[in-house]
Amino acid sequence: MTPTARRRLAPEVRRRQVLDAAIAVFSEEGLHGASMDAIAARAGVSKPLVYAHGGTKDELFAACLAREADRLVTAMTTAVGSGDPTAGDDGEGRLYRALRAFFHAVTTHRQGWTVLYRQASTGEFAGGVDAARRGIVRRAAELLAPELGGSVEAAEPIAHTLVGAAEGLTDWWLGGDGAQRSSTATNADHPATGEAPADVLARMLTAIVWPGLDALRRGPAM
Amino acid sequence: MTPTARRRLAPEVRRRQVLDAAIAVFSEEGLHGASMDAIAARAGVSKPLVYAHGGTKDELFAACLAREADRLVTAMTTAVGSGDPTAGDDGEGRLYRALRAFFHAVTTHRQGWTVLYRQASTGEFAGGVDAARRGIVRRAAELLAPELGGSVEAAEPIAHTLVGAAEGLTDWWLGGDGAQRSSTATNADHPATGEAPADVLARMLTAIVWPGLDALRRGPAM
DNA sequence: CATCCTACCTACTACCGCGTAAAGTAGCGA
DNA sequence: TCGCTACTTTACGCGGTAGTAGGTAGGATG
Repeated sequence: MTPTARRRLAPEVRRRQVLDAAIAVFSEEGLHGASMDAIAARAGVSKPLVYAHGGTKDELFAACLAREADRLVTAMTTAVGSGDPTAGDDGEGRLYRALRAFFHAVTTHRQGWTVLYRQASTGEFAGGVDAARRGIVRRAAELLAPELGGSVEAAEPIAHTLVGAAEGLTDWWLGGDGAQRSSTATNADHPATGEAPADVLARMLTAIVWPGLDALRRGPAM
Repeated sequence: MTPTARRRLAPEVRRRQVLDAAIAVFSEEGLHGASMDAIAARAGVSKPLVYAHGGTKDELFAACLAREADRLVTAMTTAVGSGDPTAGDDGEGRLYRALRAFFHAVTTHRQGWTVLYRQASTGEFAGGVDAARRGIVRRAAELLAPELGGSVEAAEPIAHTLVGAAEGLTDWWLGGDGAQRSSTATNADHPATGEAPADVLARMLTAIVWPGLDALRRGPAM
């Protein structure tokens, strides 16, 4: 279909195409399940081109990882940094905005999300996935630390917990784990509340964790 | 080491050996990274024997999955079911006991945990991993539903969130994602409080989420 | 219109790991 | 002591995939 091939494009454009295709295939098939042929086919391009622009399979995966992780971290950072009139500027408001940015990024770029988090983090690429994840958690800890009135190290377990909770809620929203579901219609079509999913999810998670975090902030002793 | 081979064992015992070895290797190398030869070597047994007792690689992995998932669910169910004198029997107490059981199971059988959760959940085996995970979340939802005074379906997103939070906290405790860490000693040796890790972790997570859950219970309207 | 650069493709090789077959060896009950 | 069978060693077929060698053609430039 669409014999886009044999059309000479600027390297920069092609590279972006290849990266997009790689993210798509990696998110569907996993790191090992995805073949370079499949990525090439998805990009409408031959395999050597994939190697020319993406390098080795591992390098290509690392590039995907880096791009998506950067997208997420950037989105959250700017969301927290900029005051938002629709939400207060206290701790709860900041938490809400950060979570909303997270859920927005994830629900609109679910392929990237899948690549980042639902891949084999064991084996050769543990370092890569782990590094990306660690960056996000680190960011969360930095945002949380002043809120809790402690050091960044002290905030780390809470940051891990929060990120994990957000992952879990995201999994629920995206429906299972992205695979086919057979049982009752558990999800996929959530009641349309006429509200953006990111707002709904962020409100849910804020409601669950904020009271506890607030209590921790007031009485950090134990 | 320990040339256990050439020792005729009851099929049932051998099967257990093979399963143990498979879980160990799968947890270290991942589903694709683990080779049947490696599993055979780990079990101190020849390859054909692995096939005799464990079947195909996929079947073997499914068996590992089932065993570990069952172990977790059983531990949590019994922990919640039996009243515990050291903790109240109200909602908070039940939550605490369930979490403690979860963390206890996970910290004492971290290989099984790794197999269950930190593997490629995409691709051909999404169904298997997803099913195991879903069972656990389902259990959590069933335990939460009466607490929140709603249906099991209504409790599902919260169950997902809780399970995700527990996963995140576990990742922090186990240090990174199980891979080698190079930077500063972020973890691995947490301050020994003279308390079981499961208790510490369960108390942390309870403190974070219980206030919010309690509030949801009192005012489930939005 | 001729030329050259290079983006791009077809076709191939090398390799790895699953799964099995064949033939022999040794534990253990009768 | 006999024999059953759990087990081992060795070897191989086969499917699939990472990565490459060398040929082809688009398109900017003179």
